[in-house]
Amino acid sequence: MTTLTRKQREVQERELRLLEVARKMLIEHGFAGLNMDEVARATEYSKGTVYGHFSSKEDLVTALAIQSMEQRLLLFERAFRFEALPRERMLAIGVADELFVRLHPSYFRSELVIKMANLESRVSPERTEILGKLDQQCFSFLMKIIDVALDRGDLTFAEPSQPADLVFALFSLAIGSSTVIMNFCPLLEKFQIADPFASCRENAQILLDGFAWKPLRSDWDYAATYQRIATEIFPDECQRIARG
Amino acid sequence: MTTLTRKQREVQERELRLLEVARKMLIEHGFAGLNMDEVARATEYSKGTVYGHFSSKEDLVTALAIQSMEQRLLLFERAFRFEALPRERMLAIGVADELFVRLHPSYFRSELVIKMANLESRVSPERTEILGKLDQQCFSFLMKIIDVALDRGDLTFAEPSQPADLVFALFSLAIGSSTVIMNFCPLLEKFQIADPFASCRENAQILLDGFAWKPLRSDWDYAATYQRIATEIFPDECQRIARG
DNA sequence: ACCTGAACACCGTTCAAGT
DNA sequence: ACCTGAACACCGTTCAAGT
Repeated sequence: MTTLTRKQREVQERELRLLEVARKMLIEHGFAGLNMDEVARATEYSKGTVYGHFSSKEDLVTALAIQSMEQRLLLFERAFRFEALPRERMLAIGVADELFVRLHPSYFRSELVIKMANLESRVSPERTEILGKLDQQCFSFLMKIIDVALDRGDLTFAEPSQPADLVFALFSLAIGSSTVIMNFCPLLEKFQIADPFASCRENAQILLDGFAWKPLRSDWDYAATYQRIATEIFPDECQRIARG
Repeated sequence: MTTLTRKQREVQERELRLLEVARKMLIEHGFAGLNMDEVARATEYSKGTVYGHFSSKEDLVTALAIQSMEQRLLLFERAFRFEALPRERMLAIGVADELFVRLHPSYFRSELVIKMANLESRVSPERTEILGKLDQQCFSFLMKIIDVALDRGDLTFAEPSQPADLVFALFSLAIGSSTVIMNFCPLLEKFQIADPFASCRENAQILLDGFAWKPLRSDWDYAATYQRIATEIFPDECQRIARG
C-alpha cells in the first residue's frame, strides 16, 4: 500500500468533489449544459485548478465514465461471486447490469456520450487507457464464467463459433436494450412494452438457450434463480428499485 | 401532387445543399467539429440563411438524422417486398439494416448523437415529430411481417409475450451490435471477433428460433435465403461492401 | 510550487440594415 | 419579403501575475 502525502490526499479529494458536482450538472443539463465555469464556481475552485485535473471538458466527462465503469464493476464482482451454476452466475451478471442502468442512468449516459461522438481525440491518453482497461475487465468477467462452463461441459462451441461471440451477443443485447429503453420512450409506450427490462432478461435467456448453455430453461427453474439473485446478492438494490 | 413555386423549389434545394455540406463535416470532424460558420462559408450562404432553415445546430443534426432514417426506410421497403416466407422477409430486413450501417456509418452516427444527449429540447417540434414518425414506420415494417407470420401460424405468442417484445428484441440487438461494432473496436480486436456482422446475423437467428418462428433453422436452408437476399434484393449494395 | 481569474478564442445565435 | 454579416453572448482554454 502506497501512503499518500497530505497534499496528495487533498488533491484526490478535490478531484472527487469536482466530479461529484460535474456529474450533477451532466444529469440535470446534459453534456452541453455541463460547463467548466460553473464547475469551478460551484466547487469554489478556480478554472485553472479544474484544468489541472482535467485536460479538457471531454477529459472530465471521461473521468465520469471511468467512475461509472467502476460502479458497474463493483456490481459485477458481487454477481461474479454468486455460488451457483455458471449459467446462473451469468444471469447474475445480467441482473447486475440491469441494476446499474436503473440505479445510475446518468452514469450510463456519460459512458455513451464519450464512446459515441469521436470525442476521444480530446481526452488524455492516461484516461483513455484506464477506460479501455475497465472495458476489458468487464469483458473478462463474462469470459471467466464461460470458461468454467466449458470446463464443466455445460457449454461447447462448434466452429466457427467462439466464446467471444457469445460475449458479443450478450453485450450487444445489453447495450442495445438500455439504449432503446432510455432513448426511445415514445416508441416503447406506443407499442405497450410494459416491462422492457423483463423482456430483456427473457431475450438474454433465449440467447443462452440458443448457444445451448446447460441447463436449458426447460430443465431448470430459473425463476428461482432470479429470486435467489435478488435476495442473496442484491437485496438493497432490488428494494430501492421496487420502491421506485 | 402539390406543385411548388420556383421559389419553394429553390429553398428546398438550398436545404439539401446545406445538409450535404453539414453531413460531410459531421463525418470528418464529429458533432463538435461541425460548425455553423463553416456550413455558411462552404455553401456561400449567410449564417442568417442557415438559421432560416434550422433553428439551432441540434436542429440541423436532427435534419441529418431524418435523412438517415429515410435512407434506412428505403432499404427496409425493398427488403419488405421480398417474396418469401415471413421469417425470410424478416432476415431481409436485418440485412437491410446491416447494409445501412455499413454503407452509411455517418448517418447512423448522426441518429445516435441526436437520440443520446438530451439534445431534443433544442430541436424544433416539427422535426422532432417527423423523426418520431419515421421511428414508428421502421417499427411498423417489422410488425407487419410479424402479423403475416401470425396469420400463417408460423409464429404464436403465449402470455405475457407479445409481438412488440420480439420487435424490441430485434431492435435492441441491432442497435447494440452496431454500437459495439462502431465504438468498441479495440475490444473486438482484442477478443478476435473476426466478423461481428456475421455474428450479429447469427444472434438474430437464435432469437427468432427462441420465439419459435417457423421454419426453425433446423428445418430450412437459411444460407440459401441469405444468398437470395444478396443477389435478388441488394446486389449492388453487397458488391460495394465486398469491394471494401 | 501551486493557485488564480482576467483575457483570449471560438463559435452558436440574433437582428438592424441593406436590397 | 428576403438575405446579409457585423455584433453579441457564451463558454472552453490559457497564462501572466500573485501567494
